[in-house]
Amino acid sequence: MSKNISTKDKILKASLQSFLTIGIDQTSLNLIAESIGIKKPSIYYHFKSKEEIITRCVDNLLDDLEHRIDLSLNTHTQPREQIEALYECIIDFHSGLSILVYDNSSQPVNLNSFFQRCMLEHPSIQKRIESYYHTLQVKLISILSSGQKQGAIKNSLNKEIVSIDLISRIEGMINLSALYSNAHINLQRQGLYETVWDSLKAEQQPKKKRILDYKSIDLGRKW
Amino acid sequence: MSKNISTKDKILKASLQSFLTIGIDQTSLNLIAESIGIKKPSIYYHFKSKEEIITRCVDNLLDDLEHRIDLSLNTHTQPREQIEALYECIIDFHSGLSILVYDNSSQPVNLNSFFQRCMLEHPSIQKRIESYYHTLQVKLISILSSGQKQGAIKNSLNKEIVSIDLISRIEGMINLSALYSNAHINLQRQGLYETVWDSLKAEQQPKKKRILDYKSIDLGRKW
DNA sequence: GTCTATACAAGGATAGAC
DNA sequence: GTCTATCCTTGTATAGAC
Repeated sequence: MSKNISTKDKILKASLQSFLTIGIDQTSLNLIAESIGIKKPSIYYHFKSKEEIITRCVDNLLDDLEHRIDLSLNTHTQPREQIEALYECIIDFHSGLSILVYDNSSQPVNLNSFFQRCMLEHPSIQKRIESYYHTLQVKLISILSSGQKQGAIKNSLNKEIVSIDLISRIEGMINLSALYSNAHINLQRQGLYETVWDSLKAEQQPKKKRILDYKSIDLGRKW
Repeated sequence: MSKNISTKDKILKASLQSFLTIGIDQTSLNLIAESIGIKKPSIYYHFKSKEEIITRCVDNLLDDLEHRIDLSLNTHTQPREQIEALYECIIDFHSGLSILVYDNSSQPVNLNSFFQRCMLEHPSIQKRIESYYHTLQVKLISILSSGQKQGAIKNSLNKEIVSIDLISRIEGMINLSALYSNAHINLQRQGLYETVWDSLKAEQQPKKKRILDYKSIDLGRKW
């Protein structure tokens, strides 16, 4: 059942794999076609242009990620848990992409460069990406707000600014791990989660360690 | 004097401008040539290939940035000052590139995507980028070490991990500002510097505000 | 739905005149 | 040092047969 995927989906999968590894511009339709055992013109039966493939890849990617984040946030109620769950969700998503693309999780995947390139393609893609970050920011602001009401999070912080900071911290980690061999998400995230929470928590909170029991991953892996 | 720049330098400048705005692959040698008023084959008198131009751009960029960081770090002795100076240096560098490329500083520039793309080009470029991050990490570890000796910085922290975190925080900020319109370096950095120092400082340190008197920048600017 | 054949444009790169 | 002319390759995309 799951083996019998449509040609259209095969094209999308192969495209995404190639886009994320060698980049959009180095990915020719010929390459995509060859990798799934068809000829180039067949692609045009399923998609009207390369741009349409790119658009569909971005949409699928972000729809999926947003959906997973929703599911994950709904299973937690405490602000610290929710923020860690959000981070884990984003990391897991990249880890999954890494496996999709390289068949193992030790090679890092960098979505930012892909998005950056996509934005040149068409204004609608730019809007979709902007909308993803906006959704993320809104979720974070809501977590921060309810955390403040519960007395778990500092009242003094600027939620607009802090929410952006929270996004940029996890993305910074992921990006750097794609550029610099000494940067490993898996080694960094424990410290990340602790310093993030230290900077958010209300002063009188008792210190707790490791709210989330996140999967332990062997250290050879980048994620 | 400064107006009479060589054709070789003109090519490099125009190339960098185009690489950083529309990307390496969208930048044809024809485009570069036209933008400085020469014909495409003339480029080949100065460079043997497009790849050589890319390599020179990356080298010049990173040599310049590393040099500025050295100069800036030498004018400070306190760990907090040094870390903020390093951050300011990186931000100023991007701001300068933004002006070079767009003639104003409100458009963000993202070096990471450029580097990411460059790394596909040639292993030597990858090594140069890796070397930049390594240099940065070594500098940060040295700052952290001397801060610990002075008693200004927590002894408990893992310098390898924290130095990576410090790099990824500033890069995360810069990257996000290129992808998401609500993210503005200029609005974020004050909070960044404070939470960074809060997470590093030894417990008994007296609280000081704003060690560095960084230039105030009007808020319409992205940097 | 997939193929062969082909149109058409654009890119990197070289030869050789001036 | 810069040009015109040209080569060769590769890319996106379409027409039309099977």
